[in-house]
Amino acid sequence: MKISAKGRYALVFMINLAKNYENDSYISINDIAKKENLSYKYLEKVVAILNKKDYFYVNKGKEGGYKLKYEPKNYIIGDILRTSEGTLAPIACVENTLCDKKTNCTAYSFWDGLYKEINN
Amino acid sequence: MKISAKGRYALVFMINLAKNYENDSYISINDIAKKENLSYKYLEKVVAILNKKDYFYVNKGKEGGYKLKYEPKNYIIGDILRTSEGTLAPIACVENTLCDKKTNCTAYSFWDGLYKEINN
DNA sequence: TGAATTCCTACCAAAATGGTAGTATAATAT
DNA sequence: ATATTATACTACCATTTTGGTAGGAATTCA
Repeated sequence: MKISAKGRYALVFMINLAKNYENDSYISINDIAKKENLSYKYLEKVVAILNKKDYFYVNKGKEGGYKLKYEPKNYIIGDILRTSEGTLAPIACVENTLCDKKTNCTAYSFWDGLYKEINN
Repeated sequence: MKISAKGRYALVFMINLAKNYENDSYISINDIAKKENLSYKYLEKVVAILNKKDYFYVNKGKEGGYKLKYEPKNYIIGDILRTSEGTLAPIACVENTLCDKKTNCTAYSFWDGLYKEINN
């Protein structure tokens, strides 16, 4: 029940983009990795996951890198974590409909409440 | 960021003890495993972890098993999860004092807030 | 054209997860 | 007493996840 390095990398990366939002420039993975003392190669991987979403502009080559697409306030931390970590649902039954014991499952109401709490 | 089977086993087990609180009897791991369709051996392991805490009375032998020690309302779900899963802290810096970047860490305030939320 | 950068694939060691198996020990119903 | 039922404990194990590393291809710009 921890947020893993993956989620941490994702959030730190996004925060760096957010900080750079006012400047009209691109930041490279390398810059952020060095500044935040993260593994460049692993950050590269995490960014690849984030890149499936409509989060930022990308530019290859010199002076290239990443730039936030929208105003920082439009980004939801839970969404970034969900994207990088896979899901925030504590257990399967909350997110999908596979578990048909929902109505009489003693634990369900708790999981469901926690899930909502985390999402908020 | 999921609660693993370990935490789920722990909570389901405790809920079963709670349900049996009024009856002055012991329930065995086997009974609960069968009823809830859990792996007996794995549940045994999880209960061993819970048993380090002052949660229940234990009785070996025939008619033995586990019985809640206090009224159900005295048990805190977060505590049960913490015991079984290890920690609920999203990342290390919130729980211990190892990270000295706290004050100027951009992510810290978020982690800290989420941590408090989960604990509540 | 050369340097910087993303993109993509493959590989890998270590840890965690979710079990299983077997045996020793204790308590109780009969 | 003893057979039965239960916990307690130790060891093992396959699979998945985690947290990386390595290397090269493609792209862009100064």
